Amino acid sequence: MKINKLTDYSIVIMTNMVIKNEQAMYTAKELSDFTDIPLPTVTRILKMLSNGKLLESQRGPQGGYSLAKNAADISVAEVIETMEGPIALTECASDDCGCSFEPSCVVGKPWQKINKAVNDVLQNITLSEMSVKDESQNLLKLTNIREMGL
Amino acid sequence: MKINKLTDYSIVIMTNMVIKNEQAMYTAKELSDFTDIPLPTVTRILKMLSNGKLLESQRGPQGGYSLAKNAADISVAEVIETMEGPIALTECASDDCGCSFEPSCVVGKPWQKINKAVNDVLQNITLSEMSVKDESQNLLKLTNIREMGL
DNA sequence: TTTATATAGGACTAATTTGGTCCAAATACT
DNA sequence: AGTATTTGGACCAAATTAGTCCTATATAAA
Repeated sequence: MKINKLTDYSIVIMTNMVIKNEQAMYTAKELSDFTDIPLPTVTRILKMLSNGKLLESQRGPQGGYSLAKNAADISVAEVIETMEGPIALTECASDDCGCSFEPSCVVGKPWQKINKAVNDVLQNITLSEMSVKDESQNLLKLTNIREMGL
Repeated sequence: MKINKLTDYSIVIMTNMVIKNEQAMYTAKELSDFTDIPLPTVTRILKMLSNGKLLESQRGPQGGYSLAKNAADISVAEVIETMEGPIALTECASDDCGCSFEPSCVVGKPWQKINKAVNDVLQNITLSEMSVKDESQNLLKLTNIREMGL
């Protein structure tokens, strides 16, 4: 029931980029200095985020990484999915369970509901919102959740 | 971003108890047969749930485990917390982060919001609801979530 | 064109977590 | 009291995850 450490780091790193300058390009070294996360780990994370099209990369001198789109358009859910695959609290949360317990399984559908609810929560907070210091501005927008038909 | 296998099993086991007979007592062996989960693993889980006061245990012949309260009063969140501790997607989700990155940490508060939202979703579905086969009855009650002030 | 700088990709190791097994303690029935 | 049955707790094995390192590739500037 925890996200991976690397995923956690990812959000810290990207939030730092947003706060400093949303459009700038940063080297792995710089981001390591900003966040106090060891350089080798930072490079590993940046590669994954770059492969997942959340960051754009530029090789060579003056190179580095930059956000692939506006912070307001990157959800926490996207980051999690990029780092660790589809968000599914249990195997049964996907539509076709297919696990070995299927014949006697009695909890498939409810898990799918729960999962959808959790997913929507994570989809409705963006990196912009993660980087707002002022508490009062930092409300989760649950409008969509209220309409999600559960 | 997944719950433990043992936690998953826990819910399957308890849901089975609810479906068969909410008030009956079951031996570990019986529950293993019902669920196809290996006996040693079932006993381990039952012990944890018993320690967590979600089940009551009775030793000796004719002994076994039974639900400690009504299925309608046991939430999925309770089961998860019993099996794997407080629900916290990240370390920073608790009030006093205290991690080594604190000085440069920029994402504390938003995580707490996210975590609260996820928590409330899980708190609002009970074992009764997990054990309802009829889809139409199986609605997550979001009333409380709507009022949780996010 | 050469050189310095930066990412890309992959393999490898260490650490943590998780899952599963086993043996000892307790209890009710005979 | 003895014995079969069942829980309780300690222990070990396996899998996952985190972190490191090395080589290759690209690019801008001297």
